[in-house]
Amino acid sequence: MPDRPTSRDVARLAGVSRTTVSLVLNNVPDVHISPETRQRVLEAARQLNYYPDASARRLVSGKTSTIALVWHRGPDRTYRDAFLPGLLQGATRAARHYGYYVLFRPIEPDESDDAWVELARGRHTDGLILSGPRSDDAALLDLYREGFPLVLHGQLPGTDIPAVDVDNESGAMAAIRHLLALGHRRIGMITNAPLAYIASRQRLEGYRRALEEVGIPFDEALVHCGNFDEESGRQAMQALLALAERPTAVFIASDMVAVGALRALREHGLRVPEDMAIAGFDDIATSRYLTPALTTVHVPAFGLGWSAVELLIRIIEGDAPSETQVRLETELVVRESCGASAPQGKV
Amino acid sequence: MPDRPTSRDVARLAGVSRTTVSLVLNNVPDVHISPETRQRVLEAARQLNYYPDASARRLVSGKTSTIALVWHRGPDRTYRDAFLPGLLQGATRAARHYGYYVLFRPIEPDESDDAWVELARGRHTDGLILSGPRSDDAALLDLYREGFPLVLHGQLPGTDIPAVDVDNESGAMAAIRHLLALGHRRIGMITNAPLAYIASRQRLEGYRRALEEVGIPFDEALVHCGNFDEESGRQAMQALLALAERPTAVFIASDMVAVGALRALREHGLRVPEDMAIAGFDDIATSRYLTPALTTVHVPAFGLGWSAVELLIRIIEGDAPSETQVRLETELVVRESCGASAPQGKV
DNA sequence: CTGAAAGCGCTTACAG
DNA sequence: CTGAAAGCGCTTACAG
Repeated sequence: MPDRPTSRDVARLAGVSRTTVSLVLNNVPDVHISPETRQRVLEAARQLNYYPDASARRLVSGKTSTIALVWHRGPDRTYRDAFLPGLLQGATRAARHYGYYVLFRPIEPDESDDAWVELARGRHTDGLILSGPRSDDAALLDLYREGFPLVLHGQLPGTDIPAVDVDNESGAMAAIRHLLALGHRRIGMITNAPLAYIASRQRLEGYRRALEEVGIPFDEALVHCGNFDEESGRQAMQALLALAERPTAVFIASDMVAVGALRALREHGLRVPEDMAIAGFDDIATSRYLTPALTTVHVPAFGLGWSAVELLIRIIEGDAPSETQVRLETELVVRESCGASAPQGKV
Repeated sequence: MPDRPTSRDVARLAGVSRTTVSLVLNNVPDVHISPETRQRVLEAARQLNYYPDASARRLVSGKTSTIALVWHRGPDRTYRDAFLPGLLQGATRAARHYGYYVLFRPIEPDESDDAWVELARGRHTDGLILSGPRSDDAALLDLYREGFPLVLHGQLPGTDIPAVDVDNESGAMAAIRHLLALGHRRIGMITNAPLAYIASRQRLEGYRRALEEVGIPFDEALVHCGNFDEESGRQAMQALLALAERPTAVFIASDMVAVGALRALREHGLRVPEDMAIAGFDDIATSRYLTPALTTVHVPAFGLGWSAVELLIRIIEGDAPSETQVRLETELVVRESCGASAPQGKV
């Protein structure tokens, strides 16, 4: 690269001081500079193709205008990847809207859980979003207590760290109500993951409450745990099929797990939805292309990304809302796997 | 945030100069510092929880240790999003390996095509990867000529800008050879996109060459253009089915387009692979879950991300290889849609 | 082996 | 309305 022009060069060419160059280029309000001078500066900058050096600006302003999106994957990698494009799009769009850049930082399995703290401590970013927080992360709590701007994607029970998540419980309830409306009374459930995960517990709670609403007692024999992947869904469904009194419908709190469950059903020669109705959760890209197309609870990935960034930036800029626990609503997407006629033929 | 410690604080606590602090913390080679001093500095830094300020470091070193991944989406958004997780993972992993951060910057439809140049001109990054370059991008050529480190994901005909892409032609040939090996002689093709796109032309060329190898003349009646999405695949397949002499197999150079083509086939009551063999290209996440599971050409998204970043960093660090045009090999994934028995029952 | 000083390229009080 | 000067927090020749 040839020598870059500096503000000094622009000042020289325009015949003004560096102060004036800075004032003009940053459009500092409440400072009157003659239109001619302003024009001369702008012209000089254009002519030299001058762009202020970001590093110098960061240093002097104390702002990086950057946020980091830390992507902490667990054993549930596949599952989460499905939301990455949408989440990132929402996050980057909001960031741009507010004038920030986005640093993307996945934490790989071979790294320590708090490998991301140096981003904060080293002032690489003004704040960060942690997707997939671990409850035993001491570094996270330290940082939060010190006042470093932080937003979680996903919840951490027992803390009041700002967090954005989906309303898992009401999402699950919507799926169960749909099944109930179609006449099912014996409804099984396969969770998305072990109950150590808060989302799993919440989805299970939604299932329980929706049944309770219509007076159906909770029967734990009808509930099996999935573990993020297909194979876990296949096994859980096999267990359900081994029951003396089979359910007529199963709510599976993860589309990926549902894929495996559908396979188990096929292996048993059962048809969906005729012999068994199936509802999923997540609405991953694949769900609409399954046979039958999967009725599922849509998770607004874009909205999660947008909301997390918006909340974070408000915190960074000292404009934090009083309520920092954001829960986004899901939406039931009716397709074929429950036997309801879809609103449109094309899904 | 409370006051951050600076190198001055560490120096004071350790009883040395800031120079020494810097030397120790950066592990500068060929400078001998007594083990005791070194120890004292390290201890002081640990005690104060000191991390050097990234902005100051960037300014003084002239390095940001950051690369940008610019994601230029076109009308082919859906198609490209499918590769984003893998590409990003490869890119971030390579970046971390070499000690760089990754800034993710999608260019949205409402932005100008060269909205990303300020990242380079303003020294926000040491170099960048442009995914989905436009051939009419003057700013890109300027930057390249000025020597700014740049790597393209995808090709730009007529330039020698370093670029990483998949070998489209050989990928297409592999699909066609597979179809030929299964006995098909009348093989149609639906392109992934209009032929203005270089990848479309290359995949078409692979189709043509593979047929030529076995002496089958090219018949343009058998070729229709897709346009990234399902609907285009549906229409193209309808056109193919309207032919007096139908093909017995169709190579569809995009899985997303293939999804639409499969629908058209279903609508016509044709079975795959019995009545028509289908091979795709891309191996998007959905392909293995289609009915029938799609035989397709796998694009190594992770490898593309890794290679692009590795090449870029070598260029940044003045260690550019002589060959800066990287073509990654694809791999044919045999599943059910061509009627070949899959290597394993589980795909 | 270690320290005092300059400087990276900006922005921002503070004078005029 | 505009300019000279200080300073952001580091690193790195350059002296000792």
